[in-house]
Parts: sequence; C-alpha cells; structure tokens
Amino acid sequence: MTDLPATFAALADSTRLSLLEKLIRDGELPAGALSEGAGISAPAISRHLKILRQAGLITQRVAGTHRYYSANPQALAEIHGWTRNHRAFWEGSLDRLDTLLALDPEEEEDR
Amino acid sequence: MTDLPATFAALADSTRLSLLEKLIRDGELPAGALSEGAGISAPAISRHLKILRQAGLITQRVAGTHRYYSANPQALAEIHGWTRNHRAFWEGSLDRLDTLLALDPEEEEDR
DNA sequence: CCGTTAATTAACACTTGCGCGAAATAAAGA
DNA sequence: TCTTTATTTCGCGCAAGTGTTAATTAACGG
Repeated sequence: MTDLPATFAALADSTRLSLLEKLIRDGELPAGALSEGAGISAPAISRHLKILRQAGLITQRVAGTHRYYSANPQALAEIHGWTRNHRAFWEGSLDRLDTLLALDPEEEEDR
Repeated sequence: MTDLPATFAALADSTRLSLLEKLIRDGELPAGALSEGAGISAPAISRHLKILRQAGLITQRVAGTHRYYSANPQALAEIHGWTRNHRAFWEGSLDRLDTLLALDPEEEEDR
C-alpha cells in the first residue's frame, strides 16, 4: 500500500525531516510558521511540504488564505511497522541492554 | 551519532531497500549473489552496496576475492528508535486495534 | 607466470532534486 | 474594486544520483 522508498526519500532531506518533527512537536501549523525558522525561501518550503504530503507523511487543511499542515500519525506507524517486521533480526542480534537502552531510555515499557 | 537523513536516503532507492531486505532474510552474502536477481549490472549493485555501507546499514567482510555483506542490526534499531521517540504522537492518535494490527499481526507481543 | 573469476573504479550520458527570484492565485480588507 | 497578505507554481541554473560499458585491481588455479 505505502511506497516505502518514497517515504524514505521524503525523510532523506534534513529540511523535510525538521519540518515533520516540528509538526509532530507543535501540532498543526500554517505554511508561514513553518517557513520562519527554516533558513530557506518560502517557495522552497512549499515544495518540501508538497513532497512530504505526496509521501503521505503530512496532511493539509485549507482555511481561507492559510494552509495548515499536520503530521500524519499513520505514516509514522508504517515506518515503525517496517522496522518491526524485521525486529527478530535486529533485536536478536543485539545486546539489548547496551544498545537499545542507549538509544532510548524509555525502552523498558516495551519489554 | 547517526545521520538520520543519510540513513533514510540510503533506503530511498528500491534497489537498495531490496538488497538490505535480502541480507536481512538470507544473512551474509557475497556481492555476486546480490547482483544475481537484481536486474541491473554488477557495477551498479556494487555502488548501491557502497552507499548502504557508508550509511552504516550493512557491513563488509573481505575473504579472498569475495566480499561478503551483512545487514547491520544496529542501524535498523536506530530507525526503530526514531519512530519510538515520536511514539506518543502517532500511537496516541491512532485507533490501535484497527490500524496497527492491520499493519502487523504480531503486534500483540508489544502490548 | 598466465588466464580466469570476483568485484570495484572510471568515464560518460541522462535524469532528478534543490535553491532562488519572479510571477500567478486566491482570499481578505479598506 | 484595488491592495495586501499567504502560499504556490514557473523558469532557470547547478549539484547529485543512477545506469551503462570499459578498464582496473586482486586473488586463485593450472
């Protein structure tokens, strides 16, 4: 259903990754707010948002002259699902306490 | 530590994603075995493998004239870790039974 | 040694991605 | 309705990515 390479391609740019993480943190935001701290022009941001949207990572809501963007939880879940599908491989091969806990201190909840 | 955009960029190509998944499934394989079903030339495969290796997704073991490649579990775990860091967002926003279980029937182990 | 096999690097063509400034759209407001 | 504001699309260069074939490097085996 989802085109995984396209999803990864959308995340392969640091600007886009930052945009997505900002939307995750702050919730729905208009294009203007996303352009502000970005360091590149508004047209560039607009195109990055389009790529994220085409990959299904964000959604757009139109209201008057503003376009409000939100991160799409389902897309994140799908990436998580991909790693989970290979979990037996990477989890079995690691020293879990040393490696996974170093990545994320909240890991306990999952064991 | 890890450059997440670079990791995603390495996965953004369907050939590379297939190579990685094959290594995860089959374990360590020489370059020749990876070229076989790929549909593109050996040099092209060789360069894809280089990109995967530079991104830390696979490792190389040299033995005589063969180069054996393996998937790197830690890299997979790091991607998983990234989704986990945003888990409160996407998990909280979803109807878990409908959406997550549809993605992966093994999900129960995690609840 | 010499030829074969495994794999990579080099050279070249072509496509795609990303930035910018200018122009186009479209809704609001005076 | 004319102007302002928000945002996107267009047109253009330039850097990067991907595929091909040819050439190179390295290890084996007779």
